[in-house]
Amino acid sequence: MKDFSVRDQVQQAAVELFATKGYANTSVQEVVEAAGVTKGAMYHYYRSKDDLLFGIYERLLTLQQEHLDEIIGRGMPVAETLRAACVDVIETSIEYLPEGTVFFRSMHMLSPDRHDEVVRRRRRYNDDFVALIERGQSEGVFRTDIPRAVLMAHFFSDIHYLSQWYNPSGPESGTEVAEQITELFLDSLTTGVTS
Amino acid sequence: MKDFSVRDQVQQAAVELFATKGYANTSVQEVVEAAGVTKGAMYHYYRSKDDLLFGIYERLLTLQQEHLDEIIGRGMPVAETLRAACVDVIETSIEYLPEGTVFFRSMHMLSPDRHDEVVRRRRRYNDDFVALIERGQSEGVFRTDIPRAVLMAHFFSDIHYLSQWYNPSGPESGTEVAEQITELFLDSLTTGVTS
DNA sequence: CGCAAAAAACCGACCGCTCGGTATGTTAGC
DNA sequence: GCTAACATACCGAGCGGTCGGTTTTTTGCG
Repeated sequence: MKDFSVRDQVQQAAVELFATKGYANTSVQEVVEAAGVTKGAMYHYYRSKDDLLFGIYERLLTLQQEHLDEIIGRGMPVAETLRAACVDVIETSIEYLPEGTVFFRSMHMLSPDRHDEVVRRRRRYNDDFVALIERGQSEGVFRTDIPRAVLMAHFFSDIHYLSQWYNPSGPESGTEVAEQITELFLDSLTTGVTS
Repeated sequence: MKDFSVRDQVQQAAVELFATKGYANTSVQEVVEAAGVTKGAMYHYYRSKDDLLFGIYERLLTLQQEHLDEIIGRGMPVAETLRAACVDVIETSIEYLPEGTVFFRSMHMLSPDRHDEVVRRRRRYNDDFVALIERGQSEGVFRTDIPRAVLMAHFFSDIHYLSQWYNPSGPESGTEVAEQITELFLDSLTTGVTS
């Protein structure tokens, strides 16, 4: 019976270390020691340190895009869809808080092509969200006096910032915070709209 | 007539390079070449690469704290004070966009004591803002159904995120964006409050 | 099943190189 | 001639990555 795959052990240790010490300040040696394996073993599964880093991005990008696709696929009214999407992405980001820290802090450490792929996939995710806002605007439920880019940035900024302030062992659960932030965003998004 | 001080030239080049390539990926050699000086000159003015980085933090922290103190010192009504403070910090952050990029991305590259000082001073800045919200709540002009920590994070996230999306050569001026974001924040902050 | 051959997993000493930092000049103004 | 302001040559720690080899697991065949 297989314990835990070396691949996963290494990635887990890497996420933890990269999040606390930073990618550049973490040597491959430290990662493999934390994972309880050797350098040889790690380089058997990963071609480079960069590979290891990209794996973290890959995982988060795939997960969140899948979630978003599923929520949009439900075919609910646009306001409910957006609310569900917002709550979900915040909850997920809290669940993967160390990954988020690395994600937003270490993008420029990726090799150029990897970096481009992350930007591409992130943009697609962003565009899917913007499309929701656009729909809501044309249906008259969201305000139109502020550029969509600003509205979108206003929300994504919350995701970005989560790993900087949220404390999982604090008094508030992830779900609570997710709903509070979503509430704030939707309140500002619907201000001035006559219902 | 003194051209531009070597100190400033070096810091300027450093900010630019740290923002685009990242602190860890920028060698001291590259910095001094971009600044048009030599390594010897740089190490005459800075004790270490860390010193150079800290200088960027020092500058931004001092500037923003001074601005905030000044605005609070005007003694306006709390809602107006908060609005002015929000607009100002966004405008300033846009003016110092590369500094902001470095600020939020490279904090963990600072030496532990420097890191602690930045956290300390940042916390003071944060607390000054929270005090404004608290005042507004006790005066009944801001909502009280969401924890202050969440409200505050919701705004600071916008500052954080600015360098990730705002394009100074785009169609919107810094002031416009500053007012739009502030509007969104204040709208969400005053939702549900009977005026 | 038995067992050898092949493949996958893993080890760890080692290497080339980069980079922050220093030591030792050299120049110019007072 | 003394100090501040640089320039140049150099150092060595630490890093990512490699590579020859060993152990463990899987496969194939009688």
